Amino acid sequence: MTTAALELLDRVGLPDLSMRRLATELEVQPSALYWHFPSKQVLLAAVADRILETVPDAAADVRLAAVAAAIRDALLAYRDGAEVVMSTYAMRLGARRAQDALQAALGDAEPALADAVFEFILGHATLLQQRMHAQSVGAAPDAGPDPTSGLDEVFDAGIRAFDPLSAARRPA
Amino acid sequence: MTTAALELLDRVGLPDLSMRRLATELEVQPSALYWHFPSKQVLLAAVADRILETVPDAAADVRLAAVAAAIRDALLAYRDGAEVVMSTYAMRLGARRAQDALQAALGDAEPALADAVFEFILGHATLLQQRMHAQSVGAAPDAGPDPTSGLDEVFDAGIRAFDPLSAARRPA
DNA sequence: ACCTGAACACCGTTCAAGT
DNA sequence: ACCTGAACACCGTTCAAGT
Repeated sequence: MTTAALELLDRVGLPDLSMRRLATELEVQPSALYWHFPSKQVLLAAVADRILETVPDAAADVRLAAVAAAIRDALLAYRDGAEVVMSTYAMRLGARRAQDALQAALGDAEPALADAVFEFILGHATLLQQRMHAQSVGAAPDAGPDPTSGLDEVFDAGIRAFDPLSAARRPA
Repeated sequence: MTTAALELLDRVGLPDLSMRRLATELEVQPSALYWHFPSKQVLLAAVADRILETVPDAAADVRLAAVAAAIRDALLAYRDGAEVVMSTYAMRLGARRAQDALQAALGDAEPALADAVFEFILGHATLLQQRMHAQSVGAAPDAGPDPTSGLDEVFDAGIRAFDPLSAARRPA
């Protein structure tokens, strides 16, 4: 059932992912969904876990850039994926794995940094998908030629700043 | 009218900020709002600009940490402020000012870095407000003692990583 | 110029009742 | 155990009509 929700999300986007529409998709009455999930929010949390499912488990010898890209790609693999993860982050059942993977890649750096990297990735992916949606709707007020150009540039610049191997960090 | 929306947002939160409720607040029929704004999304974009209004204009001699903190504080000043800015970022009328201020503080560093910092701040503030809301509702599944403890630690760690003055950057 | 009244096509959620 | 039917209290948006 989270599979159907995931597929519907990718097809219609988060604003149009309603319980009623999902029920129609499953050829069931809307109220039937509430036997399986207590609320839409819990349903979305399960969907968020599915989205982050593909990020590999924590490993010590992986570069930060690789882990960060894997998380970003997982978020971008479904329409509005980043926003779904973000909106259900409070009850992080599956976000922990992603953060553990980042922590492992950062090695002995302060733990707060892993959280900061995760927040950057989520912010980046959410804004990117936001722009994609805005462009598909049409109305670009000042009309930059391509909203997703410079995509990787910004992401790479961010990850480079976070990576302890790409710069000498100050001792204190 | 954006003032009333801003006040209502802060009182009831984004999920309960409806056009009908705002109309009631203004003692007007819901349809009256559509003479002033073509849609709820445009109304929210105007609210987002108001939220970022207080961040100071770009200045060359300001430390990154100061600008970043000013933007974060502006986002946190109203309930769900970060999410509002994020959801209307595509039509960035007021987000440009914030990004220009970051660019100025970063000096001659690559421009993509300013965007990355802004994305980090937005991600950080959104997740923080998400946790605040989840905690007020009650249900903390694994119950970390205080969801906002380590607030500044994560933020500071992120900004320190971005600040060219806090670490020697590699030449390439 | 600015607002009302009424309608249209939707929401999430609950709950008795069915099988 | 799993679903239906019907209801409750809402949404955003449009549009003729009023002043």
